[in-house]
Amino acid sequence: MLLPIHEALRAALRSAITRLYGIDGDAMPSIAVQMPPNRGMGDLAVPVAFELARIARKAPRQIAQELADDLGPVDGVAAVEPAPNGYVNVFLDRVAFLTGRAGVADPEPAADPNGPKTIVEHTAINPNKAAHIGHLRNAVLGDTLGRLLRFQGRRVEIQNYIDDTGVQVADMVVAFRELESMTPADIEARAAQPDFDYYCWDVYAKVTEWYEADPARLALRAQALHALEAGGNEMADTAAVIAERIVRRHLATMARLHIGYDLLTWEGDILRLKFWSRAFDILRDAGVMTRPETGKLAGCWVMPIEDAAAEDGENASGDADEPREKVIVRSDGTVTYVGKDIAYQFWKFGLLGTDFHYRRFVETSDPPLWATSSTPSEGAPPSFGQADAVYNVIDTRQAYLQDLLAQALQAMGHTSQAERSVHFSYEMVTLSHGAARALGFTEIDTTRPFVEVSGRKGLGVKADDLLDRLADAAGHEVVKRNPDLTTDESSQIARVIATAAVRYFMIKYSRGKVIVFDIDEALSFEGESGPYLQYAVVRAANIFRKLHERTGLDEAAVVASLASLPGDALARGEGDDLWGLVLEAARLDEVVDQALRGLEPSVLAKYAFGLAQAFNAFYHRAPILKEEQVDLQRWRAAAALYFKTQMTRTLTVMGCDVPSRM
RNA sequence: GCGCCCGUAGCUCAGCUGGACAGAGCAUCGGCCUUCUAAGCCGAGGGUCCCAGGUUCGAGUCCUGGCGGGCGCGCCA
Repeated sequence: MLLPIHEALRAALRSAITRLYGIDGDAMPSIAVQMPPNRGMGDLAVPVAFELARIARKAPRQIAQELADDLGPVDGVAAVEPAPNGYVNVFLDRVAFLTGRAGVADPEPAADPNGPKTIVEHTAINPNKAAHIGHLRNAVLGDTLGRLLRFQGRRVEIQNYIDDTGVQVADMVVAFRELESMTPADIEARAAQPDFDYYCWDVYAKVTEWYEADPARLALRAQALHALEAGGNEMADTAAVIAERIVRRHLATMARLHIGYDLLTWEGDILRLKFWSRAFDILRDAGVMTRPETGKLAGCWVMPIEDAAAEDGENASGDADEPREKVIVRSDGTVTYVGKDIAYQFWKFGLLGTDFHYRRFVETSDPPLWATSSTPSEGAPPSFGQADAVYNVIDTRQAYLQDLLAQALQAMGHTSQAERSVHFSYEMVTLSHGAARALGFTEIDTTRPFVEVSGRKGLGVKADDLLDRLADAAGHEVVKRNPDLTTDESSQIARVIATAAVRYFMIKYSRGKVIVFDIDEALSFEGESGPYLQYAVVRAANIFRKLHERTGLDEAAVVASLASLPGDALARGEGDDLWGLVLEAARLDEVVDQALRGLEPSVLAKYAFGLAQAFNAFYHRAPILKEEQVDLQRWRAAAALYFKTQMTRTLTVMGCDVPSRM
């Protein structure tokens, strides 16, 4: 854990800079702490002398020398040396560091139950069909973001928005009645089947084609949509059955990936509890929303928007200087999606002045899963909403709409909330031509670089299918290597591996990169993959298992023996290799910090891979069991132990477990 | 038309608030299992960091202008 050392070093450097050059306050340059290219040069490096060179009118080299001489003792630091080119290089106290940390769990700080709360909303899959790989990217990114925040001790509430009254569910109601000729009782019976989400996947594709064959049929969709929004009718009841059942299927799929939620927010409750009318009053009374008397938007309630991208393409040249407006309430009095979202966003920040009712959605889960409700709460729900910061995990195509949410907050004068209303965006998952072909789709436009996933067309890789294939492949490998395992054991391990494979695949790309999904690549357990990371930890664990079997020495005994050992194995020069692994393992807190500053979970994934690589190299170079020199053996074991602890924590932040064997 | 994102090795991608040598995985080729599990390790080849200017002691990284690709811009969600 390096951040405390970084801070101590910065503080010491700042006072040295003030002493030596009289620089203070705003004139103080920010002090970056980096890592030198190799351990021989040092463990930390500070390039601040380059910047000071201008102010102090001295050569960087000389400044670095003066800083190193003047610095004084810093906790955990053994030596400070100026580099010929001007860096200040810092060497940590290796023996003290490893002795103090091997075998120590370094537990994450517990969140202050009264501290500021961060809401992360993710997943939000339309409850009308099975989840696919595009949804997986959303859920894995969102879940990992939540874990990163919790690692830093932040109080986090995970919400999953359920659009149970939208077009997609309405389409299913239409499809079941018109195409499948099913009664409400038929639908209820079918929905009880475990494969209901897969069944809906196909029916949804069918109804899309059915609409296309005769656009007049879209009137039925509009009719169903109105019935859903109104509620209290047969179609709405049917929709509720479909949505609830599909949501439970989605929860099961996500549970396979260790993804869970604190609250399911149902759009139907937002409608029934009239959240929108509250938001409407607030926006209208503040004059943020107005109603033009003339023009093409006459009779609508509109909000001015700042984004030039909103301009209608057809008249772009005509009235470019006109203020742009977004329709929030249509001239027929119905509210748009944006309006409902504004109301929801206001509620998240505790700015709506009203609240949901709540019910337990899953009785047995831990932590408990709650859902919003329109009828008075049962049990004793915790306080939801009231957030200090909100992250909405939604793909980049919604950037414009998400920007409107912050604008609405800003327009109401909620400046700090607007700043903390973050669209955590990411690019979409698409299919390679080969993957689309493998799914049986023949009409592929090969002039385009990839094929877009489409739930409407039924074109996409289902999440459960991907997990099943990965678990099959992993199970095969596990059995090959561990023939003594029972079927239960090997399939349990296979599931753990499959989860890591999917999760790692979904966060290893930076958010802004389009993922072109290729099945062979996703099924690979070699190289930069989740299983590679797990394998490294399993190897480390095996060392300790065998060490205990052969010598009776356990982890605690190794740790206890360190204090009385000579530290030569860690000495500068010959110990650089061993120390390099320890230092890399120590970076986790710094890496988490970096991942959050950049809102970029892939930073954590890359670090995890590099750490596993470092251990695997160490594993081959530095044997432990057969090392006869006791001090060397123990220090190596201590390094392996620290690696095992840190890598396990890293995997936990990524939502992955470590298998008992592989 | 306007806005956002992407452009680094054959392919897929890293490169932290500008800073020590442009790296990894896959693929190709060559080594390493009577050894703590080869889901691994070691080595080799492979790059005008899209182009052109600019800022800077220093630019893959920042600015401007292009080029190529993707996505947005609705009284849909």
